[in-house]
Amino acid sequence: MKLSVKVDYACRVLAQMAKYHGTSELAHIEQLAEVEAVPANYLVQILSELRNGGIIISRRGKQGGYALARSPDDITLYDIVKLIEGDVLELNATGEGQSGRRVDQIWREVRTVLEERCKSVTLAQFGAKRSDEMYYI
Amino acid sequence: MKLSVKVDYACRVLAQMAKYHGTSELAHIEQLAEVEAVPANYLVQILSELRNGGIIISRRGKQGGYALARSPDDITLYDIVKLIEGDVLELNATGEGQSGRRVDQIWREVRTVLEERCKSVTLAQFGAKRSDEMYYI
DNA sequence: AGTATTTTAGGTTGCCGACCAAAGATTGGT
DNA sequence: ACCAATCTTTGGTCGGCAACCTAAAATACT
Repeated sequence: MKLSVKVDYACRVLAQMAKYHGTSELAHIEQLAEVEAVPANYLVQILSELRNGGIIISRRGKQGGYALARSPDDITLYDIVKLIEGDVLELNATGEGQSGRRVDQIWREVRTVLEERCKSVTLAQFGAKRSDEMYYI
Repeated sequence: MKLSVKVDYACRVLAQMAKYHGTSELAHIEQLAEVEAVPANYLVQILSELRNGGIIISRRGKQGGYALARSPDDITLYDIVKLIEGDVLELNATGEGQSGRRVDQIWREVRTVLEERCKSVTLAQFGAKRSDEMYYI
C-alpha cells in the first residue's frame, strides 16, 4: 500500500493551480513543473488525465493553459485519487481460499473508511498553512 | 494504492491458523496452501516473515508446523500489514515543490486514520461465526 | 506567417511483485 | 542409526508496470 508518485505530483500541481482560481490567469505546464518540482514530460500525461477526468480545463495555443474546472472546495482528494489511480484502495477480491470472502469483506470495510476520509479533504485545504484543524467524521 | 497479493495471502492463512488456536494442533505449509489457495512456494516466504516478525511460531522436524504466537484478538490487521508491507501507507515524503510539505501533511493525516482503523480489526474477527467448521482434506 | 502553447502517440528502462527450485537443518519414529 | 517429515535458507526467474523521455501534430493568438 504505497502512494504513487503520480498522485503526489497531481496533488501538488492542483494545489498550485488552486491559487489561480478566481483570477483569469491560466497555469502553464513548464511553470507548474518548475514550481512544484515535477518532471515536465511526465506532467504532460498527468494534466491530460486530469483534463479527461473533468477536474481541470485547458485552452490551447498562445495564451493557453490550465485551470481548475470547479471551485477548490468542490474538488476532493477522493476525486483526484480515484481518477489517477482508478481506486482509492484496489484489492484483489478473488474470493479464493476458505477465508477469501471474509478477508475481502474486511478490506472492503477498510476501503470505505479510507474513501470517506478522502472525500472529506478538499483542494481548498491544500492551501491552508500549518493548520492544526482536524476534521473528524 | 493497491493491496498486495502477499498481504491478502497472509491474512487468509492467518485466518486459517486462528482456527487452530487453543488446540495443540499445528498447521502445515502444504495444508495451508491448499485450503487457502496460496502457492506453496510463495507461502514459504510469507510464513518465514510472519515468524521473524513474531506473529507466528514454528516447530521444525516431524510433527512440526506453525501456530499463532498470541491470541487471535491480540493480532491486528495493522500488525500484519506493517510487518509484510513495512508501512500501512507508504508515502514519498520528499517535501519537494512549493506544495510538497502541505500535501505530505495531508497524506500523513490520512495514514493515521487508516492505521487506527487497521489497529481496530483483529484476527479474531476473521473467523466465521460458525464455531467448529474445521474439516480436513 | 510565426510563435507559444496544448494534444497525442509512441518508446525506454529499471525495479519489484509474485512466484519457482533445491539444498540444508531439525525433529520424531522405528 | 537411519529415514521420513517438516521447517529454513538462499538463490533465481520473469513479466509487468511505474516513471519517465521524445517528437510530431493540432490549435490559437498576434
